[in-house]
Amino acid sequence: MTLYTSLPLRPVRQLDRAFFGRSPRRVARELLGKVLVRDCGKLRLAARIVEVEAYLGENDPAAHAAAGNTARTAVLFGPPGYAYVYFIYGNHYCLNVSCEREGKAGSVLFRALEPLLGIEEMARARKVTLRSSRDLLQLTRGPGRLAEAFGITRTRDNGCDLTSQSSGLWIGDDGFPTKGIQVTPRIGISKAADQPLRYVLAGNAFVSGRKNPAARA
DNA sequence: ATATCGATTATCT
DNA sequence: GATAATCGATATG
Repeated sequence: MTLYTSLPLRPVRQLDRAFFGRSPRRVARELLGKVLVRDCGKLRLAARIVEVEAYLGENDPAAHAAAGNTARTAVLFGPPGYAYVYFIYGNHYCLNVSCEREGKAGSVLFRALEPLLGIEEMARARKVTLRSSRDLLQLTRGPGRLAEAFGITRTRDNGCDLTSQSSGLWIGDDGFPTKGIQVTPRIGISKAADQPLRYVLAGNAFVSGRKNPAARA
């Protein structure tokens, strides 16, 4: 099994606000292959974005923004490029980036990453012992797992500017050539579950969910 | 004040 | 494949 399909990591240039100031579908598709970076002192965590979902805003029944602009969802209604972090199932944090523009909600949920830098630190944060290369899959596959690997919490990261390196959490482009993109329905939702708004790098081992969703019985 | 419900994961069988 | 764990946000009384 080849896990490191996207090494080596080349110099990373941060994405600007205009990148996020577009529709969630557009941003989701183009975020594939980009890099999520956490800078903490001289320590850097980095991982390639391999799976995301688009949430369309107030008119999307599956989106948190459907509840309107509340204390919880305020970031979604703010300017684009900011982190929306929510707590779910009593255990997990999930990371989104806001899209569209001020006053118009919309976001992209990060569902899976491929670890690039700081792998030891991610393993420690996840309480995973790295025995074989297969264990790398436990680090950042799934929205709750990737948040834990990056130490993302609501108090620490909700509302932080993902276009600014000085925020310590940001998104960049290292020139990785994105090959195939696969679009499927979103995972884990009950409303609007049929819409194809989940975007994955085809064939990437770090994508979450069942290996063969068609094999149902 | 209390009840309900998740954009999930780990841990069983 | 099935389910328990776990708690903040939200709705309702």
